[in-house]
Amino acid sequence: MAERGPYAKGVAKREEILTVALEHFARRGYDRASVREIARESGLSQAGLLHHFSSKQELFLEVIRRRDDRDGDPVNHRHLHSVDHLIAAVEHNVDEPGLVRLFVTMSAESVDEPSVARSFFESRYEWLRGELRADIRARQDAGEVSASLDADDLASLMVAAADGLQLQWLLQPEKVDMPRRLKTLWSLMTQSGSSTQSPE
Amino acid sequence: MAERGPYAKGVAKREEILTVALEHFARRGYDRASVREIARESGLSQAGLLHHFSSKQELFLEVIRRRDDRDGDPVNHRHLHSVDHLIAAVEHNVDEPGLVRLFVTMSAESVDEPSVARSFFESRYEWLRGELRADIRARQDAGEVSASLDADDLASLMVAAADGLQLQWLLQPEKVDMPRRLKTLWSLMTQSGSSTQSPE
DNA sequence: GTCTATATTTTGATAGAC
DNA sequence: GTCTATCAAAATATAGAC
Repeated sequence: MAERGPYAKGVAKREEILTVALEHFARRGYDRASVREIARESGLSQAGLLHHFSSKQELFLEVIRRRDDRDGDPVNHRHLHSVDHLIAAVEHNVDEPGLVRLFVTMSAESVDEPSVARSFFESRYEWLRGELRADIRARQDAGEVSASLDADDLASLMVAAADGLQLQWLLQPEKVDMPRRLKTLWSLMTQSGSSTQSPE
Repeated sequence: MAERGPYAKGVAKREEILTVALEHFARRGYDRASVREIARESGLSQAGLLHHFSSKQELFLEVIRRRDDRDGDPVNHRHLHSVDHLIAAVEHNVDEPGLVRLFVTMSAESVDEPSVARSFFESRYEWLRGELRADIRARQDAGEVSASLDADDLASLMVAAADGLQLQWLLQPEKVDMPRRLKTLWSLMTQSGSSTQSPE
């Protein structure tokens, strides 16, 4: 499966471009990001870059697909997502402001129009809500979460809170403890509201 | 205070421009929005528009300040905000997808760099969290909300959920009932978790 | 696979007439 | 207050040499 022969170089360059582009899109957002600039930082001319990715949008889509895979199983497409995974992801995100910025910016921009990016985020959110809903339903069956609550609502709220916290955190990192607050939310869903968040 | 004389026309045109610009920024986002296009839709040339607002950024800031005022007291600067206001605002937003899109897009874009827009959103979020925190603390004193919970966390979570739900709603309006879900969240905070959302 | 060169479009902003 | 005309600076994308 390892690259060999004439393709090795191309693949390596592709990877390098994607890494640079990720950082660049994260820092500037889609519109303000420039293919020229990404090419320059990758040690290529603009035309050289567009040999690997024929358009700016194609490059962008490759970037976000790649980041998404990293969060799930590195091998295949991501499977299995749960409340625990979501919380773990948010904890991890504290160390990667660039990636968080990328997703906040890109998901927001995607609503502007029907586009490949919009389809990507639509299906991503639907998938994520579905995974969480299934996890929450299982926990309802286990008596961990009140069965009187709508699993759809809870799943959607967990995702929404994670997203909204990211935005607040990006604006004022020192004032917003994302993981702590998301855990607080989850504790509201699991406990009967009487006890507090577990110490630490 | 009513406009009179030579200024009346200018003020009216200013208002018209702001209305058009609001819709335009909401639809396209800041970067993709074009002053030329806004001018055309306002029945002006680009230079004509820039007589009223000397730059694109000035126009943009005027637009978001204006929308923000509309949500609070129409007269003066907004004062008093509470959980009830937040929920009411979200209920109202269901009828104004353009405005929601504007804020989602603009707040996300604002994190890209230090800018006037970023300062605006930073202080806006800080203000909003502060208002909600005060309201929640009052409710804790009244025994409505458990005193063992951190009012800061709850306030931040309410804002985060509202923002995150907006994004999900913009992507799939038919699948995301924003107000219902935000109310569900609030019920988790107020009740002991034992009872369900009020039947309605 | 990578380059230089260029076509094409679009943008924000300004100058100056009316 | 609004216009026409224009500038200067980007951007994406393509053509064709090497």
